[in-house]
This record gives sequence, structure tokens and C-alpha cells, in this order.
Amino acid sequence: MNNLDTSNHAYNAEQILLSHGVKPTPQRVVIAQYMLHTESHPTAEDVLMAVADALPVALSRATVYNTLNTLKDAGVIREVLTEPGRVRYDANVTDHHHFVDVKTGQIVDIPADKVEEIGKLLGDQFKVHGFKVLFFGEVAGS
Amino acid sequence: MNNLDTSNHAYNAEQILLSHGVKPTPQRVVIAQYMLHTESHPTAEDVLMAVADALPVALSRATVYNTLNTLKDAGVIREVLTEPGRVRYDANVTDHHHFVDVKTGQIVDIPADKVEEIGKLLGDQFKVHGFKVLFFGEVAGS
DNA sequence: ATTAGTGCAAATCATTTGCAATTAG
DNA sequence: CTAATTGCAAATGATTTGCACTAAT
Repeated sequence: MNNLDTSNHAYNAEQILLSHGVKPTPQRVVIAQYMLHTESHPTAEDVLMAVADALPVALSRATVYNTLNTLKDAGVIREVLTEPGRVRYDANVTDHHHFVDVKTGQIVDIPADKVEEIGKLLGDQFKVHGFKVLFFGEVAGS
Repeated sequence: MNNLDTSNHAYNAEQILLSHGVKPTPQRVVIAQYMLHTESHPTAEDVLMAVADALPVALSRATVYNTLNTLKDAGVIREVLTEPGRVRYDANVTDHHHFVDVKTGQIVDIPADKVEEIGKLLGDQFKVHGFKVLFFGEVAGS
């Protein structure tokens, strides 16, 4: 249990899908379930590999991509861009930033309130709607 | 003239390539030249289109990609990730951040000293080597 | 001559899409 | 029955790579 918990874990995936207007098919439920329980910021390929066996029926790559897009559009998950060439996903949809451990590649969520005032620093030539901070360095003890 | 100028404009592309240990072929010089004179954060395709005619000989897509990678490895330019699926490049290699105008798509450099202290906020469980801030919003008067 | 750099076309990787088959209401 | 979803395979888009050719030392 950690302090970045979004509390989504307390709900089951099916309820979350329903509450976001997404029809809970078995594939979607399993993918949502996986996303809600991991903090690993997986790629589509990661999700496919992790979830493939958990389903009675086969799960196609296309469905993983379609589902991740559906979940993103519905606001259940969010995209994270940390590296060129592939998209990662994060079920923590609260306002937050990311820390990439340059040694391990691990990606850790950083709550927004740690870096709250940045937008105000730019002055009024910029109307800041939001910002993303991507930290990189080392997580102590990894 | 703007306040984000890196002063690279004062040098010619050939000198910059030489000083970074990159052999200044005609293709590289023209690409470097273009990169040093634009603030538009172009993709490889953008560079190809902008530079193609400026050369007596043909310029291939492969050479644009190869050259941008060479320039990046040599520290002449830097990658900028603002959107999934493609890489943008920036000849401003000073420590800085980016602001994306959500209306126009325009990308503007933000000097690092505008957002200097962020790394310190994370506390000592994170050894911060650096960070990138991607702002999004609207640039006044665009 | 040897090595590096270029261009073309083919290959690769991540992702999307068309469409027929399947499932749910 | 009708509409939505899935899977497969083909298509796409960005980027990389193999290899023959050219340029420069």
C-alpha cells in the first residue's frame, strides 16, 4: 500500500467501466482490472502479455489497442509519454507527474501537489492550462 | 529577436558540426543550418520538406533521419517529445522546457530558470538528475 | 585503397483499420 | 434482429537498416 493510491483499487473494474459509460466486455474488464492493479505504466504490448492468459478466450493485440483507447477516451486511464516510439498507460488519472529511474527504467507517480505552483511562474504571456513534469534520476534503494 | 535565443545563430553550421566532431557534409550542413535557424521544433519530415530544395543534390529521408540522430548523439540538437508517434527536434540544447499552444500547436521554449527549484521538492527518496516540464495552454496573442 | 556517408528500397515496430464472424441485448 | 465488439490480417506511419554507390582522405 502506498501514498499515491488513487483508491480505484477499492472498486472493481466492471463498476468503473459502467460508471464511465463503457460496456464491460470480458476483455475490457480484464484489461481494466490489470490497469487498476498495476503501477508499472505498461505499454499495450505489456498489457497483452500480462493479461492474455487471464482470459478464457484469446485476446487479440487489436483489442488491447482498441480497449486502451476506449479506456483513455472514457477517462479511465491516461497516456504517459516517457520515451519515443511507444505509449504507456496509467490508471492513476489524478493530476500527477512522473519520475523515471534512469537505472531501472521504473516509472513512479509524483503527486501534483509536490510541484504545484509551476504554472504561475510563466507570467501572463502564457495562459497555462496545465503542465506535465517528467523527472529522471534514481529512486533511493533500487 | 527574442529572449530565448541560444546565440547559436551567431555561428555557422559548419563550425558547430566540426566543434562537435561531426564531419560537415553538405547534407549535414544544410540540416544543421536549418535546425539552428528555426524555433519551430520540426519533425524529421518537416526538416526534409524544408531543406530538400536547398541542396544541389537530392536529400533522402534516410539521410535526414540519420543526420538528426547524429546531431542528437553529438549534442548539437535535442529530442522533444510532445505527442505520441513522432519525435521533434530542437537546436536549443540549453536546459529548458516547452510550452505547447493548444490552439495553434506552436511549441515555445521556456528557459530553465523559470522553473528552477522543482527538483528539490521531491525530497530525498528521489535523486533528481533533471526534469522536463511540458506546459500546455495558450500563448497570449496567437 | 580505405573509410565514411548517402540513397534507395526493403524491413521493422508500434499502432490503426477493414471486414467478416461473434456476442449481447 | 440490430448494434456493438472482437479477431485476424492487411494497412499505415514513423523510423531504421542492408547494401550498393559515391565522395573524401
